[in-house]
Amino acid sequence: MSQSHLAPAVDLHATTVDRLGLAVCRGEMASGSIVRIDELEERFGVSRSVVREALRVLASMGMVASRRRVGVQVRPATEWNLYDPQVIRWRLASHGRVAQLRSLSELRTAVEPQAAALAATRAPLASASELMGLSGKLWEAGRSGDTDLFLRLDIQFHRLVLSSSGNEMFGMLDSLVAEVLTGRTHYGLMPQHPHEEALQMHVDVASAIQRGDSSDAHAAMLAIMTRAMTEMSTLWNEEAHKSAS
Amino acid sequence: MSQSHLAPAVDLHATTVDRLGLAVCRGEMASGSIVRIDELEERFGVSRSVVREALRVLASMGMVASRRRVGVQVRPATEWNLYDPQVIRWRLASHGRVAQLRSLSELRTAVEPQAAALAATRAPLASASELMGLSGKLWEAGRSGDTDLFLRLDIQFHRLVLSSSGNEMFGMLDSLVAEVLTGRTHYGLMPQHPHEEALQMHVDVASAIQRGDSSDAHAAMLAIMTRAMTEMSTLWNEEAHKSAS
DNA sequence: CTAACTTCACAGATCATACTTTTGAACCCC
DNA sequence: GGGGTTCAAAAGTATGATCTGTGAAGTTAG
Repeated sequence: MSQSHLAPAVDLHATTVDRLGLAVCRGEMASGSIVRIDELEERFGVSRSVVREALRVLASMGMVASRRRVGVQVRPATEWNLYDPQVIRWRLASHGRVAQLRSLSELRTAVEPQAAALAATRAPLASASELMGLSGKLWEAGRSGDTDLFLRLDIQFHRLVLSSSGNEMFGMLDSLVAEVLTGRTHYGLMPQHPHEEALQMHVDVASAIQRGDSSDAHAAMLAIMTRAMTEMSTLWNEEAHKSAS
Repeated sequence: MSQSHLAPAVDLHATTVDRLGLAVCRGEMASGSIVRIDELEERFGVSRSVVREALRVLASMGMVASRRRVGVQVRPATEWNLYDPQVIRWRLASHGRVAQLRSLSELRTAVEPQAAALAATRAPLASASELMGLSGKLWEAGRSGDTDLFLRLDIQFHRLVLSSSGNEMFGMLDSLVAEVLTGRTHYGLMPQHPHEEALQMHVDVASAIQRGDSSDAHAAMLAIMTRAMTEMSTLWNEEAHKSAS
């Protein structure tokens, strides 16, 4: 009955990777700056092994590099592997959230219409009809104003389109899409009641995929992306204002 | 003068990561199979530290997972981070090269036209004119039949379009594109003298970007992608034949 | 015989320490 | 001042010791 009384029994490695990665993304450890391993041991209160294993992981993400006799150097952001889910999460939890959200949205605009088009060719019948079902529920949630449910269904919908494309590279972007959808909802960029057209577009995508019409699927998904970009453009502009040089 | 006479002074960590990653990608360690750390120590002839640090890296790529009392388990390919440059390289060095090449090409088809469109809006003048220069050299190399030079210029061209898009996510895909271009050349999928139209399309992309015409840039790049996909389709078909179930 | 509970040993996780290797930088000599 | 030598700092590698979950075998109760 006593599996844990107080000690959270946290995973030291995972925790350390997370703290380090976040510190780097947040700029608490500036690009180019150098730290020694024993500093990090002390800073995080863990042993050398844990620090080293964490550093190896960060290094494989291109975030740090270590050289003998020198120490561990933080690498510039241009070297980071931005497609690593952890890196995405850290960056969304740092300043530059907005720029990140914009980049990710532009990527979605490129990828999702193409994924929809492929899905129209390759999606198994079961997936296609599940998509139809989801788009129906999505409509319902949109009309009733249940934003929480809407978000969950929206994520599920896009995830299914991506995986139905039959392309592993597209399918892998589901976590990225989930982050964007969650992010924009969290930033209050979604109206309480999504516009009727937006809801209709999801139905259109599902329907086009079901009847195997690549071209329509592509067009409908592109319309969704374009609308989403427009809705978020207010955010870009605000940001551009703030950092107007 | 004597920085190294014989000892390659290889990096044990990098070597071990590479050997392990390749072994997993090649299926030498089947998905779901389990190994103990001390087995790997012996197999690779390195110490626990090295094996553990390597495993942490592989784990962060989703390729393995380790559990107490059990060992290290190879995770299914669906969990791997396919956008990690190392994973891409390992997979291209394994069976499934062709499927990989196809996935990557589909991704290119989605991304590059969009990148070209953005570049038309955002590319600095210098980059645009450099693109024009590259497309000119590309034409020349194509006409003269210098496939090696052509490949290098082609990579440079597409890399510059991606980076000129001003989107960090697109820019990061340059290594991926380089792999595809190199791969298809290596597989003899490129004619000695690229078709005149293909060369012209590159000029069209550069020209559209220079005059800021997003729509034309998108269309021209899409045409390049479509043509490339067609040229490679023979490869897909061969493969489909071989593994016809 | 099944189900729940206990025990126990295994293998990873963490820590500590010793030793090796690279290499930046100080030092020295001409 | 240029070039070579020495030195020590810090990462890399190896290994033993200990801690901690946890699967499985063994045990008991129903």
